[in-house]
Amino acid sequence: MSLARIARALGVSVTTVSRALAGYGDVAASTRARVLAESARIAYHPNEAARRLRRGRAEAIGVVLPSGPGQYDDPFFLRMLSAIGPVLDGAKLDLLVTTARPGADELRAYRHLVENRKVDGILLARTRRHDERIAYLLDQDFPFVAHGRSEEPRAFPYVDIDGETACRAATERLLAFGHTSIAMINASPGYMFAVHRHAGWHAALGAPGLYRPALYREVEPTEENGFLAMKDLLVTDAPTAVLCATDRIAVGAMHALTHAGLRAGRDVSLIGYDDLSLASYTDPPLTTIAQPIERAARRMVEMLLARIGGAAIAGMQEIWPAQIVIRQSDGGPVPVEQTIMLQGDTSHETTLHP
Amino acid sequence: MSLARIARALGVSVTTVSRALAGYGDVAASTRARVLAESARIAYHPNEAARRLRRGRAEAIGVVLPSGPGQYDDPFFLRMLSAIGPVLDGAKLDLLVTTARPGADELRAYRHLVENRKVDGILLARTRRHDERIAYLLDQDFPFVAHGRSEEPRAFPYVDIDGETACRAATERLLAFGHTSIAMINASPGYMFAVHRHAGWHAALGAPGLYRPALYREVEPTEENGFLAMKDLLVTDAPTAVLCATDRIAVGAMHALTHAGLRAGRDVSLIGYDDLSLASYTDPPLTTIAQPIERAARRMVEMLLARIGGAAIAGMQEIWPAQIVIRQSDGGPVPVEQTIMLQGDTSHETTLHP
DNA sequence: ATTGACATCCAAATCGATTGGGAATAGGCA
DNA sequence: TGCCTATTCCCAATCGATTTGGATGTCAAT
Repeated sequence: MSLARIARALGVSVTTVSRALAGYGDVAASTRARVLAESARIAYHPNEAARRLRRGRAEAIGVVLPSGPGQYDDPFFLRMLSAIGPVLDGAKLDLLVTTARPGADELRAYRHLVENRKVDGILLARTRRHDERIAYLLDQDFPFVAHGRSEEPRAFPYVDIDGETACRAATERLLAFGHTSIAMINASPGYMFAVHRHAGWHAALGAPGLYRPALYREVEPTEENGFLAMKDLLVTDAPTAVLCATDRIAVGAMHALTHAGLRAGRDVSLIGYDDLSLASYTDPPLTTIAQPIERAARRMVEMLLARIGGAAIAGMQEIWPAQIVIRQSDGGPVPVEQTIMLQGDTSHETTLHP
Repeated sequence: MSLARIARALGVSVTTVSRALAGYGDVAASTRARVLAESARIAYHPNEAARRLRRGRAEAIGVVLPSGPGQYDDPFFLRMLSAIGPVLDGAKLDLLVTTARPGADELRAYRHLVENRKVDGILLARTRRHDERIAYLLDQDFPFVAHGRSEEPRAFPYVDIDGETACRAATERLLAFGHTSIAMINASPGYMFAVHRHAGWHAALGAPGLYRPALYREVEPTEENGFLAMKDLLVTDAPTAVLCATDRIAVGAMHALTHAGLRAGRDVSLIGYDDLSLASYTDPPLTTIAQPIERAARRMVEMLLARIGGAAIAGMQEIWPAQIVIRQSDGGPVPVEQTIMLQGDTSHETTLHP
């Protein structure tokens, strides 16, 4: 009861009020002024439900957060949500957040959003090689944009970070230091990001013929698993350098080195991935790979809005470069002179892609 | 066009279909069966917008995430969102997430949710001493539940964790080790949690007459600020123990100790707060205080649902105990024998409250 | 045959905003 | 005065679910 209330107060029809507020040229200037005044006076706000019903749109987009143990400390989704907030505000769209444990619940959460038309589009992250969510959304012809590629044969819109090139460059950096035994502790290859990071490591080692399967580990990416995998690597293969698929793995791995009386950056080189804020404050500070998550997330929203507006998928596939952030957890296989950083934030960054 | 579609297919009225699906006793069993069959056949899902319009409720609750630099790595909100997801599903409520930088934007975000009736209730965290959000929501008589208390004179519903008792106990633990110079690096006292944590530290030091203002620092709770504050403390007062208001501060402080050639737990005792997953993997592992965020968040939703349902505020104020998690970053002011932990997760926990 | 009880069913109004298709009024011009 | 065109308004339908207040029909008791 609100357009109606203004209409009654002014003795005009609801239609006129609506058109006055919507800016049609159909209303006398004096009438429009009266409507605007009254609407300001009573602090009129259109009823969202009515507008949505009429327009047949939800005026919202959805994100499904993976929940469950071990997922909390990953700031990825928080960074993504923070970045898209202002963009969505600008487009007058709401953000609907659901949670689901990967697995059983998950697809149900997506179906729920789609079937009940809760949202007009979906942002999807942490893509997998065989991603049933992507298949489902494509089947339904429902607008969505993914963060990450997939092995789904049909084309779909995504923004991805080139983890393969980043990990190849990081591995080549270790090779340049003179390392010949470079291990990798990766996340489960069910995730596409893990597939790409592995590919980069593998490609870099392949050329000089230094690849050995025994140097490779796959774990759920937590500190504890990084710790356990590193301990295991130390007793089995004693690599002189280790590429970790995430910073959390790297933190665990560094802890394992410390326990073994070794020091990262001197005895064993360590490179992480994510550039968590704590990476500057490990001991030694962690050399790692940084991703432009915020910019990617904003671009994803742009694409999604275009898709909702009916734009074609063609061309909506972008792969962006990552950056290596050099700190002190890597170096030559023999002790090298280390410059002491007085502050954690004085790291210098090197762009992998021009 | 959907109840209508079923009605047409079956040759009954929309009313009857609605009542059959809603479970009224007003429909013949055979009719109900036919309706259910048809509704299943076409995968009927009620139109949310129509239902909301009719019911006059948004069927959603809101959370405003603080965005901006330095906020990302705080898993608090992620843990909260993950925990409330299932509860909201059960209540068939959506979760609307907005972001706003604390300050100018923030109140606008809350007004937006309230004025446009985007949500039926709000969860609010990180309360402040003078919290305009709380004042506004009380003014509007809008249902909300806070995580944390405030100095707002009017009563409002909250669940809080007793940081004061936890910090007093932690400080007393340091006193029991024999420390006489116990500093605190706190967050800004604009936040209520910082006020309470300070009160606990202050109370514990007051009894033995060991409180000195020079031992106290206030910073925005990031690793960098912890690092800087610790460096400063070392040159000015050289405390033998430091209570940090957050684990991120503690990580920075530990880094400063390392840079000064000191070791936490041996030369200087360090206690954090939050029990981030990485706290087990610092060197040495961090003694810290853990909060039952998930349970608190679920309780907050319960309260909010009750408020939305019209329940009174009276009695909706709960303060829950925290737990100290003992690891290896604290100990006596002189070197003590340390047991070596082989795994980071073998910490033992002690409940502060029975 | 009348009445009452009960079981089924439905027309129409309602929520609030939007919009296509006119209708009414005023002014201009012959 | 009569006709035409612009300008300004508004009626009524629409989106889809819900709900009020009956309407209809059946059967048994009186």
